[in-house]
Amino acid sequence: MSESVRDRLKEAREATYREAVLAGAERVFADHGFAGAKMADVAAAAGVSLGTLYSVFEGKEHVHQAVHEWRAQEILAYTTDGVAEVEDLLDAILHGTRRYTRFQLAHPDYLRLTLREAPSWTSQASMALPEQLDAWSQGLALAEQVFEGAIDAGVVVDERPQQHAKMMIAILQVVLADWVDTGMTTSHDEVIRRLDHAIVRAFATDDARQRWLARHQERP
Amino acid sequence: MSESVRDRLKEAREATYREAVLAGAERVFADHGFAGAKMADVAAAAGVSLGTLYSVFEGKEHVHQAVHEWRAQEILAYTTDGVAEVEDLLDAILHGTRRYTRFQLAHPDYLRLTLREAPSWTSQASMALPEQLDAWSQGLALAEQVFEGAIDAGVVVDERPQQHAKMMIAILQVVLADWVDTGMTTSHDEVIRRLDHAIVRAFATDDARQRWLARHQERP
Amino acid sequence: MSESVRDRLKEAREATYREAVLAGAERVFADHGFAGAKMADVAAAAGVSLGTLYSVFEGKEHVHQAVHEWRAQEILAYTTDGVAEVEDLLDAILHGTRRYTRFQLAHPDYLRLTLREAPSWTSQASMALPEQLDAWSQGLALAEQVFEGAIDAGVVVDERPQQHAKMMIAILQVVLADWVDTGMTTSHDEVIRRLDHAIVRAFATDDARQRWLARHQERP
Amino acid sequence: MSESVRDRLKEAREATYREAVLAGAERVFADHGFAGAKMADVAAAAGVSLGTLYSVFEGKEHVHQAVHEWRAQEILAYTTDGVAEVEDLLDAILHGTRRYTRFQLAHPDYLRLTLREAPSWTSQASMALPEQLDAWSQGLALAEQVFEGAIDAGVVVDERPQQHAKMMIAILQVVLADWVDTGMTTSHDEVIRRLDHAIVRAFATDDARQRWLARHQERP
DNA sequence: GATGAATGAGCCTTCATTCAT
DNA sequence: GATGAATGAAGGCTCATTCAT
Repeated sequence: MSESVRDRLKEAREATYREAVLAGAERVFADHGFAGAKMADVAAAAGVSLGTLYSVFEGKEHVHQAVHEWRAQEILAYTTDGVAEVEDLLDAILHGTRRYTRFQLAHPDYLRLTLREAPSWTSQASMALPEQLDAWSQGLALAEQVFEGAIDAGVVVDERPQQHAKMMIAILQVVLADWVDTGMTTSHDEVIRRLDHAIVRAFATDDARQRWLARHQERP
Repeated sequence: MSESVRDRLKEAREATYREAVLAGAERVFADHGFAGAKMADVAAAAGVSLGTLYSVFEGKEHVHQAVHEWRAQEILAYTTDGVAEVEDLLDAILHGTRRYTRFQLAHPDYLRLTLREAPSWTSQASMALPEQLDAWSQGLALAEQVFEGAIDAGVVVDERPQQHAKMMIAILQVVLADWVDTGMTTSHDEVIRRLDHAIVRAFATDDARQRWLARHQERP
Repeated sequence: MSESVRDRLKEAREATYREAVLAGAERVFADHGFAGAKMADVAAAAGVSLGTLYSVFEGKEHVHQAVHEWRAQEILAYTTDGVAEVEDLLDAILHGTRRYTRFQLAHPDYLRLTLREAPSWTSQASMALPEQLDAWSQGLALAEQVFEGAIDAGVVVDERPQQHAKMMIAILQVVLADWVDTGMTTSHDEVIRRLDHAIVRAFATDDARQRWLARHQERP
Repeated sequence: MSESVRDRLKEAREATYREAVLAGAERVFADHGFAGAKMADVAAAAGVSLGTLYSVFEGKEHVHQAVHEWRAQEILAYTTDGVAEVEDLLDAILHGTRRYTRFQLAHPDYLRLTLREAPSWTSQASMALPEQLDAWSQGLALAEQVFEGAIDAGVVVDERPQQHAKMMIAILQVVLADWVDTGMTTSHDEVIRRLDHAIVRAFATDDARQRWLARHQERP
């Protein structure tokens, strides 16, 4: 067997383990929080042994970090997908928040994890391993750029883009937390409707809001 | 020494220790989180020995609970103080959020603790010791009532009061987290200004916002 | 490796550890008493780590209880073995006390533990975990029954069987404690001889004693 | 005030404290055992402060030792009082065991302590502080002497006096433990009657027992 | 390479003892 | 001298991490 084939196999094996561990860890961290989660539980949830778990990740904190990296990459890609084709910048913001929300609604474990650890991830202080790629910060930066453009275009009220971005995160969390607290039974469309209104109220200028309401002709 | 004098002394001593421990614990919990905080560190931060710490509180969880009870009582009282005299219900909401924010700005350790543990306190599931007086729930309930009245009065948009209350918490957290993340250097008045606008945008009806802007004549 | 083989191995390992821990704990408890024994010492005496110790027993009290359950089962079985074949009821009592004594002489750690904790086991108040099988109580009850029959048969003096049983325990302890105090050097046969005489003197009616002495033709 | 008067006062004060502490400690040790007893409880039971307690005794073990010394002295004196006037040596033994028993019946805390710690005091191994005067050993030695004489006089069966002495202790414990276990309600006289019979059965030669029974004409 | 049994550092809590008042 | 508040060493137990099989 050639050297490169052996390497390819190893990579494939490691990738498979990584996926399994990340999914298991996501659920365990969501259930018990970081401190309450035991590595043995993570391994069991992933269906691998402790030895395998430690062969793929250096330690508990690395697993935790990796879960967030993984989902953050995914949700960033999902959220930004197709946003370039949206002309109106308010619609672009809504496009993103809708897709972000749909992703979360489809991944309840990650949603519970996000809600549980929200402050650790919205606040900058606790970015534990800054040398790693930080998809979350990328997403925030992107949102800031969009808000900047939207402010220039006059569709979003003039406030510091960074605060707008954080407020957007907060709104997303509130809407999603409410969905979790009320038993995860409310329909996805209704959640999206509430979200849209909250976003428009929070950021849109009067003009933009009027136009948006007219465009959507909801609650005449 | 008479019995009552001795008792008085004891009470005074215990109260002093309680205060010291609560303040120390607040900082340690803010720094390391509940799980990461060591009782020895709490004792050291409070300037007392472990034995003294345990003579005042039964255990780690009791200290944690007591910190929250203590500050929640204080902040609830501070937040609601004088709200009865405010006629306009939008102004009443702003009165409350302003006072809440000023309290947090004046107590950075509690602020960091609040931000770190926010989800545990905004979400319903984690109310650990329900038999104790729960000032936080009181505050939320109060906010819901105010929102209900404000919706009836037409100054706040028609949305479920519970979600409004959660949104309000989220906005407060965002504004305060931003202050912490930017080095705690922004002036309190500027923070309050941002807060006011965010609150008005998030909740006020068009009419109410116009009137509020006119009243304050900001950014003509 | 098949599931059942793995389970078998696990059981075997656990059983091995249980034995090692019980033997180690027996010695440590005999040396220092329950309160003075440290779990670290028990683990060391058993030749296992603390973690392994706790993987086999839930806690200190469980280890203690298990030591007593283990030996009490053994000694009860050993003591009562073959007693059914003895016709004369006085001989049956002697059969039991002899076998009990031989067991203790063969297990000096358990003997020292028994002597140290005697009152906890002879007195009724301290039966800590009544839901568990209590071999000691079984043994006492059995002894009472035998005494009852022996009284009816006229070979044991008429006194409350319960007190007879307790007296029997006391005599066993005295003889064994004397053996320990004199350096554990007296021959087992001599200890048995002393025991026989003490038992006969304490319980046998005159007639029964004469017959027993004649039967054994000791000290003409 | 003269030096000697001051000293006398000090001695008187210390003696008073000693008594109080010993009585309190006796009860606390009887209730919770040595390991379970807290020095704070001992001080409280004695009605003195911890400081005073430690001014009179060096530590927990010293208090424990002192309780036993104290009662052992008392019970030795009480037990041996008047024994010289008894002519018959079997009666002398009964005189001693009766007085010992009456003392114990009159001091239930000491009785419970004795029963709880019996093995520690009947066995030689655990004499913790051998440099102190050991009244218990004195009593045992005295009993051995009496048994020796009684064997020579032919009223007690020929067995090693040391074992006789230990058996006597065991019998006393059994009779007293039975009294405690049955609620401390049996009359003192009935306890003494049982004791007499047990002692006579355990030690007296046939002749001596016949004469004793005739002398007392019990159970015709 | 995979496993999970084994390890032991670390933390919460108690209570014997001390010492400032 | 008397007090009891204050101390901190010590021990039961957990769980992240390692390594023999």
